[in-house]
Amino acid sequence: MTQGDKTGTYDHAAVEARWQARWMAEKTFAAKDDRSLPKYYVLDMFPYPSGDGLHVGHPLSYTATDIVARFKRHRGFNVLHPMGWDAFGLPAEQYALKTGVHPAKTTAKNISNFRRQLQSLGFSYDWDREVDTTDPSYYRWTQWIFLQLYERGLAYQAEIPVNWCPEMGTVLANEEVIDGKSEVGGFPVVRRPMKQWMLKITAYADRLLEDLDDLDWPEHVKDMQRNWIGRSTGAEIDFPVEGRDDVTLRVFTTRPDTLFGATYMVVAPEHPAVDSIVTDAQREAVAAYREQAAAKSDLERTQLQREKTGVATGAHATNPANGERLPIWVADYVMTGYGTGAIMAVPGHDERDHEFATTFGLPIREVVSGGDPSQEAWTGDGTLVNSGFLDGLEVPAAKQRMTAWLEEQGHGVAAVHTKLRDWLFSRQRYWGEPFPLLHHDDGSVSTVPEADLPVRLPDVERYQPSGTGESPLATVTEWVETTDPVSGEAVRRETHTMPQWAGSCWYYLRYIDPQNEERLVDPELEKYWMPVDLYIGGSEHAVLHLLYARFWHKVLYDVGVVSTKEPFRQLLNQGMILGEDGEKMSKSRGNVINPDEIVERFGADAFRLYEMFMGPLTATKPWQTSGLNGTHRFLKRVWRLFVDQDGRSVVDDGEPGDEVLRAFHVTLDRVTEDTSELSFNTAISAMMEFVNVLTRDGRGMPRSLAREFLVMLEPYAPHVAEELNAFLGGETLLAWEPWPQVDASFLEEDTVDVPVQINGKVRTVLKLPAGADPAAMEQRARAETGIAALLEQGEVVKVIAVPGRILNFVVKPR
RNA sequence: GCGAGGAUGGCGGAACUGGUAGACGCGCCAGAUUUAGGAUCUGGUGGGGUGACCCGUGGGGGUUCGAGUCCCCCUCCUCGCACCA
Repeated sequence: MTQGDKTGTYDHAAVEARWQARWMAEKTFAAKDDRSLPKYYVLDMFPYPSGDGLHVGHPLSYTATDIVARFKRHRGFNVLHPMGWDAFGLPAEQYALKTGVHPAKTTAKNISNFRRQLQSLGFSYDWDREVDTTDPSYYRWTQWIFLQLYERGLAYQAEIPVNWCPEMGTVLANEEVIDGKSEVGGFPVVRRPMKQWMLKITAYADRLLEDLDDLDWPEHVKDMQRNWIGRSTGAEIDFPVEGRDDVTLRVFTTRPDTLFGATYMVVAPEHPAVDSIVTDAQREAVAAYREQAAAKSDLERTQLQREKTGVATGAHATNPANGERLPIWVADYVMTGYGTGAIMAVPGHDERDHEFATTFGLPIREVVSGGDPSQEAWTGDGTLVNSGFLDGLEVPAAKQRMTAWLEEQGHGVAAVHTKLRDWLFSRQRYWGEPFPLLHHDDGSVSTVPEADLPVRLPDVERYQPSGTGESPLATVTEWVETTDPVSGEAVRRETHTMPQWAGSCWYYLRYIDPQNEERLVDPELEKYWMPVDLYIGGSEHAVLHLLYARFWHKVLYDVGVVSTKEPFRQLLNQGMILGEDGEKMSKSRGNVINPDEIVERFGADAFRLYEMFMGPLTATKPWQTSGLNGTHRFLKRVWRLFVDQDGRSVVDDGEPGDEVLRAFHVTLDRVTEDTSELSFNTAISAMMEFVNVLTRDGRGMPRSLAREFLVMLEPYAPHVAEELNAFLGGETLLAWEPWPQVDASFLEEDTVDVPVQINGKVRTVLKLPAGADPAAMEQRARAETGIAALLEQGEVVKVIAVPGRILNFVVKPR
């Protein structure tokens, strides 16, 4: 409301444009260099700049972090609040395949649209720190990190069966395959062996697991990561195969204590020993079964087919504990990828084995008391029976005892296995980071020297995958064929590219020092800013992104680049916003809300307030455009407390009354606490109540409270707050104003409302002095005619009086 | 099947360590004002009786003077994992 406005109407478009321009021009939200200040690093999961632009889910978490960033500035913190682009990825490449437009062009266009949209919402990012994972000055360091991994032996090539998607002409990570189909596009995926780059994340499994304990993360996210890592302790046990001195069957079990209960063995259909141990009589049946299993898709094997199938090999193994003969079966309920691909079956104490034994009439033996194994497997604890030297021990002791015995006798070892597999790190795509690797004629691989980074992505004519599994890069001869700067030999570049996860694994570090050309990040700056204090993003990243980023962070910790073991101190997942119909928003359903339209109609401040007011940040909740009326109305009411319809000030110069002062300090107290606890919906409702009090009061905003009120409002509705502050004559921005102090003397009420109950039912409410003791309370209540009459009807057997809270008469009828 | 989280008015949601259930907002109803503005203001709005009475936080038990909150059993919903030995 700088001078010249004709009316006092709240014109959100003009107000918001004005302050956004000023923040940009003055670099208001640049993080400061002053390292004597306490720091706060608040991070959003940076978006993939898709062609669709922002959806309303983005501003949900971005507004939350923005409120925190602004709040922390008021609280005296040096705040780092950056934004960037996770811009490598399939959609741009797929668009290029269709149209021939270079992904870099599409990406640049999408980024500027995203940037415009984010800026229109007034987020207080430090735009000088913007990063873009597809920028060579950024992916230079992604490549550099890969070199560190490579040099530490954490990157290796392997010929392994991979998820080959014929439709897309590429290989997918396990995580990108859902029910046998590609996560993007839903195309069928088959298994096929191929030479791939792998990262040895399994070497960090224990640290990734242990360090979870100290993180301020939602328990369910930690649990998901624990599950994903899937660490099991137990033993590997060798079973000699009867009549075959050259073959032993090694199994992994978490229940070595039940070894005496093993009644048969099972190997996976793909197990390498099958061919050599199968008897002639069974050879044909086993071959048929294996063929059948191979033909089944993952979907059939895991989902559709629950009933157990299998076939005997005819071979037998010997139980090392008691010398019993155990038939060896082939069955697809044992998987080749976990443990050793072979198990000892203990149907008495394992549900799957029990089901299998029942189906095929195999013996079931009880070795742990507590259940009835003839009916169902007993998997609980108990005392060992029928188990020789283990008899009488409890399960945990028996596990130890058996493992020790196996080791003494040379029949086995204690062992730990994880579900976590090494990370398939190469993609046969164009739009990704090239590997800084050179292939020599002799088959050896060397690295591109650090000084020669980045290895730039060359321009190509065609983006089509070759269909053979090679990347489109393989066709760019003048790029592929190069000279090794070290040996001078003619070499070929690696043509695979890195997965999209690569760039997002470390971007939070680059924000700290985005222009540094000498280092990934300056060590002093890293020490100051890390760890990230608050990280908010979608729960779809609860496992993969967060696990990969933690892995790289730990490697960088070992390399000495970072000073913290963990990157993200506090994590939060925002909930999903559903469409107005209560269904997930999707183009096909036509229930998608476009943020641009909302901003145009109601303004960014009303939009921000609405998204925060919908409910708890972490809850899933449906969108309701009519709800914007509420927050928009609230802002108009705030406006009216300062400005009348003709643009004249209605700010009240008189002393505010006690009631207004009390209301203000109660509000400030609640907003301070709720904002600290990220309970934004209740903070907003507190401010609404206060504004309602003043509106009813009808005298305008008291001048003595005006600026403090605006500081309190600023994190939530920054444009309106700054505008009204300027209207008051404020020359300096609110952005760095200190947070107002709560005057606690106003929080204490002289009188309190105390409900009076008879047998737990409220009969009246008394206004009592705040300090009234139980006797005084009772006396006052008995003086009430209504109460006295009710008490007459029976005998008072007990009086519960909690000062300031409740008074309850327990009355026994006569 | 396993793990985690939920269930409160027509709707989104409040409710601190058990202490007046339904704050705040949407929507709706009535009125005022101005009138063509996606306005504003005031009052009302859980259900039933329609006077100060009863019933109400998914269902059933329990603990307690008192339960949305604590305990036990059950139903349903959401998310994740899914034959991991």
